Amino acid sequence: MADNKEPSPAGEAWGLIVGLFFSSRPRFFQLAQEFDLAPMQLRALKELQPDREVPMSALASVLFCDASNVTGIVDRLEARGLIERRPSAEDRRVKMLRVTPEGERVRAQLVERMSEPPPAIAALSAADQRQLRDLLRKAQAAADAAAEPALSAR
Amino acid sequence: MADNKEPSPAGEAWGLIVGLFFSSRPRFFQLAQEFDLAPMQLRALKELQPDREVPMSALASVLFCDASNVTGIVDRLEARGLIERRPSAEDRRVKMLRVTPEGERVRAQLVERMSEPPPAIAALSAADQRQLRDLLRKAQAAADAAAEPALSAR
DNA sequence: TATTGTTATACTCTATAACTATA
DNA sequence: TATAGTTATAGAGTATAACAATA
Repeated sequence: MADNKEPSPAGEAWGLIVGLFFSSRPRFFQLAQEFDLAPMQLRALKELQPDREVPMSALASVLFCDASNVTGIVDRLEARGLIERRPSAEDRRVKMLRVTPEGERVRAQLVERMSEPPPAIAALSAADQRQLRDLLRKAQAAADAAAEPALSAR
Repeated sequence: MADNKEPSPAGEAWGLIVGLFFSSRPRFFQLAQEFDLAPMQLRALKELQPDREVPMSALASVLFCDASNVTGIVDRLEARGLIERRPSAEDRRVKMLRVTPEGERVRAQLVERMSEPPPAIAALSAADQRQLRDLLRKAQAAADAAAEPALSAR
């Protein structure tokens, strides 16, 4: 299953993360089925904070996909009554997205279920779990620090 | 962007892993585009060891998807001349998959590129990278240990 | 002119169900 | 009867390009 190469620690760690993610795919698909929502609809609903409105473009940004794509995803969530489009007050080209009360209810369950760690992580000792979390926090902080100057520079 | 909840270390670690994975999505799609292969084709080619033949069902298993799905993915890879189907000697229902020399060439580049860690991990110190790798190895070992008895028990 | 979101188009991924050929 | 793979079908995700409304 593994290649006969000697990867760097970072490379191996990344490989393990990818493997961890993919092995949890069936669980994710099953979750989507339970909620009767397609995978990307699940993720979109998770990203939308119940207490604030965001433009479609912001959703496209956090989902890392094209705006034309978001139109369809939002269409389906809106047809289900979980979110709604509202015209923006400042810019009439923009449409703001808002989670409906029903959507808020579904989303709460969803977020709860999606945050359950997979068996591999759950099996670690409490000390190892904290250490893993701390390292990942550090990694994210490093990535954020590297990304922000580029944004504020333009 | 974050919910106002206090997740467990394991839950937070899992959330960070998912975030890490999704933020590397554009990189992955760009890679697929460079190789002119669709995402799942990329993953399938990566999973197929150049030096051994595996049945279609084994590929379906590692990709965590349905056999009917694999038919299409294999069709497209075979049309590109990267892999080929061969009849199994033992069971004539089974078709074995084999990477072609051209596929082997492409796959080597692919594996090289896919194992490059994302910026967040690359930014960690060497010591932190090793620690992260060790924790993830431990997690995987724990998951494997938990999974195997269940298989041998039935 | 530039930007936001939509529509049209085309391709891939996804599963279910029905099918063929083997076992 | 059961299994490996295919085909048919239908829905969803994906990007590109052309478009309308607005800035």
